[in-house]
Amino acid sequence: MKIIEAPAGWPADEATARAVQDELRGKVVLDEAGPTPGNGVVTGVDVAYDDERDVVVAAAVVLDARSLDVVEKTTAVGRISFPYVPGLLAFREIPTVLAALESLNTDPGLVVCDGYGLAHPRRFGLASHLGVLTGLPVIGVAKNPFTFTYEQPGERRGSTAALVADDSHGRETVGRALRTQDGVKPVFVSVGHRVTLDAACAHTLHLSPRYRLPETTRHADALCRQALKDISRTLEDPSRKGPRIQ
DNA sequence: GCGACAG
DNA sequence: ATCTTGTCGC
Repeated sequence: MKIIEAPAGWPADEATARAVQDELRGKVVLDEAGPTPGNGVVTGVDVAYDDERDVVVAAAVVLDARSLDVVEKTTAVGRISFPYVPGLLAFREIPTVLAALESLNTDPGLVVCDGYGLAHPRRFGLASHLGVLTGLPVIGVAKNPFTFTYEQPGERRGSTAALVADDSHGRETVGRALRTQDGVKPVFVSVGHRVTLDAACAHTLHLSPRYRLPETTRHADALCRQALKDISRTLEDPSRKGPRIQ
């Protein structure tokens, strides 16, 4: 089992990481509509951590965009490459997420990740960072609010409300709170790279026919969590081979 | 200085 | 993110 390490030159402190974001922000492409919802494939990525063993597991799950059936899934194991700092999440998980995406045999199509893209203090969250590094269209679907204000969207599925940032970059709409099911807490959608906000919301809704979270993140979440359990067990007892039940 | 803050 | 039992509801 190969363990992904942070590449040479990976930021080691917060100031350097922020400088990297300021540098790469200019490479984000915002004038492309992106893939059409319901066509081709869409890939969900997510990670699970074992801080005790300094390990992060990333999962990438490719779904048929029409049927939402799983087409392919992969995982990658890495060393945690940065501490958790709000606004610098990408530096913690990107090396391992990239490894998982690169090990796919299928073209990922649109990538859906947990967290934010433009809705970020420097307008360069995980979804944008992943997009710039891979060149793929990426959107961010977060479960919790971050640094912006918003009104509560209507109670029905499909209702939205603007996420408004008011900071050093000015006052602007950076995403949308989107109700994916009647009466449930909204998810927070933002553009990552090469996708429009309208398209990002349309994809999110299409990917959430039954539950609050998109099927992409549900699959990716379940996969990386299971993989982390298996790997953590192996690391603590190398004599044991395959995964054990429970 | 204080509070808030994706995963 | 992760730690964790029961519990309310369809």
